Amino acid sequence: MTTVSDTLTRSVEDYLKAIYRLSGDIRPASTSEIAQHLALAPASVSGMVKRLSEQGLLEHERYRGVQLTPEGRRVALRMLRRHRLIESYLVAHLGYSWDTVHDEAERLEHAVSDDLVERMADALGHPLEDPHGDPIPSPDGSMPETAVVALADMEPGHSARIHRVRTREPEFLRHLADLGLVPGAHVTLRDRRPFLGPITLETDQATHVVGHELAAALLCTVEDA
Amino acid sequence: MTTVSDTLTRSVEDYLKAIYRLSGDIRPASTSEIAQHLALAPASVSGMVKRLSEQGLLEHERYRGVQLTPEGRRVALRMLRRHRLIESYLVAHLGYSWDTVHDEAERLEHAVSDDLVERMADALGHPLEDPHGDPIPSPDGSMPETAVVALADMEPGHSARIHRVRTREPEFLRHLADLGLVPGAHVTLRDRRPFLGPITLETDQATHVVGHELAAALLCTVEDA
DNA sequence: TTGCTAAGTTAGGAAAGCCTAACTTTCGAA
DNA sequence: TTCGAAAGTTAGGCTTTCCTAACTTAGCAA
Repeated sequence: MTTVSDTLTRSVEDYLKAIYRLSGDIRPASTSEIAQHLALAPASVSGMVKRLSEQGLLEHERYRGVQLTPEGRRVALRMLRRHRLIESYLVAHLGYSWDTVHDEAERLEHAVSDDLVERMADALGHPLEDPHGDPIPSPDGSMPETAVVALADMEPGHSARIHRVRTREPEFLRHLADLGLVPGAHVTLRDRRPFLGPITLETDQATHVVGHELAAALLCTVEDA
Repeated sequence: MTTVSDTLTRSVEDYLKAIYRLSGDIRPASTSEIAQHLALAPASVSGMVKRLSEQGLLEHERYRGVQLTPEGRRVALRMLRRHRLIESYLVAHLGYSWDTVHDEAERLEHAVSDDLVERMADALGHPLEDPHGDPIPSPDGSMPETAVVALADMEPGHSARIHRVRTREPEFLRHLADLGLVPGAHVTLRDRRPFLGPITLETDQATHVVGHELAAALLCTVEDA
């Protein structure tokens, strides 16, 4: 049995993954969004979108944006599974830190076989999330999504556990790790200044005053009122 | 500092690696050999050879074949190091068998970073040879070559240790493993029939009669007369 | 020495992916 | 309601890497 995914190029895989991240199963993704995400000219995206629509991987309404077809979504989720398992493996077995795995995984995800990905999953004990807390799609394409709230949107006095961080920037990730703000960490919101002002939070180790942007990148599961 | 190797494509890396394997530092490699090795048309090779010569990676004498420049050799050895360390890692840490690692490594060698390769080398304890007994070039490009003789060229009565196997065919490799004919195994040549006839050999476990071609693929270090 | 064959090269072309420049559509503000 | 900016598309071009077909060279055999 031959599926579309046997013959996809690196570029195509990147387009589909980008569109999945941007449209998130709901709204369509715009040409310029995709171009920005992939650092390409919008004209290049128009051309590729046309090809991928003809191949049945995308639904395209002219001047209105694109959405993935079920086949396109399958490919995107497969890439996401690869990416996140590779990141997990590099951190768990090859001593990478969470701020350096992204670029490596970005290249490897196009080169590994399904077999290798599953062997890595075995070696890891089939984790549900990667080191950043991002959910790892299962081989059949289901995603274990957890209901989360940005720390920046919580009310002072409430406690939560950090579940996921919304950044890939190495500097930012290193800073978060320095403060102990990693998935699994327990935090209590102490104070939140208005107009996106500084936020005071308390971990099990220390109290920190952080910027709003930082707190917005921390997605948490609320623990108590 | 920027070196040529930062901007090489998959294709270029494959050409240089193929030329290294074919010309082996000594004689030039011919266009048709390279074409055959890479499964390409000779005309395609002519074109690429021209480009790589202009880039200073190859020395080309028209109608006479090509040889690597020092820079080209550096790249080829880097790819060989990657390939063999990846194979070693997959076997040692991810449960691959020696007959299935080649294709996986063939893709991964173009995608891994130098950093990842060195981490794999660390995890493996810096092996000198891969699972097939092929020497792993050091990062600076030196090769730990061992003097070997094909089992098929040895005289009956002599003993040897298998050091290296000269095949990548999965079927062939599985057969060798079934017979216990793997690097490190001890064998004694009992009989050798003329005209490339069958060869009788004895391992520590059993006696086998094998074809000449098989014995020619087993490169050994002689142990005693 | 000639002349044939095998090997190598050149010419011309296709597909993938990218670009810039020019044109078209959408949509909100006046 | 119109009209202009922003977004999207088309046209045309470039590079890489491959192909086939046609031509050239090398080298051996008669």
